[in-house]
Amino acid sequence: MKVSREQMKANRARILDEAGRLFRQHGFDAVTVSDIMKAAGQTHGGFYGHFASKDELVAQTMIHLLHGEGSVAAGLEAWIDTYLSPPHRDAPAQGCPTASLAGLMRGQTCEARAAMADGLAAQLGRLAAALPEGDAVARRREAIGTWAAMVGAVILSRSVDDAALAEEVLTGTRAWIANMT
Amino acid sequence: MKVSREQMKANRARILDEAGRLFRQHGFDAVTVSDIMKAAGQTHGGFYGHFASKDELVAQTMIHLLHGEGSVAAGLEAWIDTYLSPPHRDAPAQGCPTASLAGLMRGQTCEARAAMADGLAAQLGRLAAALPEGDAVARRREAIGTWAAMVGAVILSRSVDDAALAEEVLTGTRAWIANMT
DNA sequence: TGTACATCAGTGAACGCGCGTTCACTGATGTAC
DNA sequence: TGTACATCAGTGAACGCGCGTTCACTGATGTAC
Repeated sequence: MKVSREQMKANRARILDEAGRLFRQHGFDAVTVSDIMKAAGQTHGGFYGHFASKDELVAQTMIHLLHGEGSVAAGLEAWIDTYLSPPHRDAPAQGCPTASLAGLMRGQTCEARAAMADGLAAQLGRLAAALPEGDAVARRREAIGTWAAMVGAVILSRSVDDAALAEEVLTGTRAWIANMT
Repeated sequence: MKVSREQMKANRARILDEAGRLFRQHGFDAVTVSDIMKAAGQTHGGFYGHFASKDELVAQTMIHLLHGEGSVAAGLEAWIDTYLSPPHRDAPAQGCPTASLAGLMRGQTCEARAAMADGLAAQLGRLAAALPEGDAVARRREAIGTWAAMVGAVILSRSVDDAALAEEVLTGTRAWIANMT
């Protein structure tokens, strides 16, 4: 049954939202087109009215996720502390797309990898702008090192089956970054 | 046709070697049991004489890879520079298993995640021991922050389709770490 | 404004494919005498 | 040491399953008059 153009746009947006959530939680391969369409309240056949393939959905989801990525609005230190916290580590579905998906970009399409590049460039720009001191070169360098450590710490923390070690990686990285700035 | 016990051990070791290489290059899901057995010079049916399942192979491969992980023998600075270099970024199949596989551990078995935890603990111990100065607490913290930044930088560098940005992430992280120590 | 009808978003059964896994078979190994 | 035979590592066809994708169909939408 046909739906209104407005409803169709809303349905497409819903698919992207649910894909963003499920891909962050389980990864691209572990989530099927049917899973996403079911989560979006539709049947799997309708998917191809919105996207040409699952690969195209992956690329569009990357753009969708990285476009809405968090600014450092609440203040730099508070933002870093929230990022390197157990709640963020334990909620990948609502968390930073880079921490969830950067490790899965090899073997993805050029479009998806290009979206990741745009997102990374934008994030480094935001972070460098939020840093309190130093000239442009030093701030850029600090933004890169800090962001690499933050993303690396969350990925490592999520990768192990040892709560104490996972906790220590977050705390240690937080302390080390604080020590640098 | 039956082979000697010695040959069978060698065949099993070959499977683990090839699995380690292929998993690091393409990820767990993108490599099939047949791919691995073909690379190891055997047919796929023989796989189950060595391992109960693909999941068990993943866990055994993690143990195999992380057990042989590099010491910081050549000197700390040289080791960090090699790690954060384009050749290492471009050769995941022979490179650091943590950088290739940490982002893929969610959804893996407890055994595989436990192997990752052991490998991470050992690596942090080696790195802390190799650091030149500071008390035990400061060295531990520095080891964690440095390792998170190194792993994060290689993952980010591999995730983007933009050679200049990928290069800058490595260079920036190298400079940032050197600035800290 | 009201009616007739072409359009097309969504449905759900069906398709081909490749995956992980099984199994009857083969023939070299290694043990018993 | 030499022979007879039970063992069992590796082979490759076959299995069931779930995936991404297709397609004939449905019925609400939105346009032409």
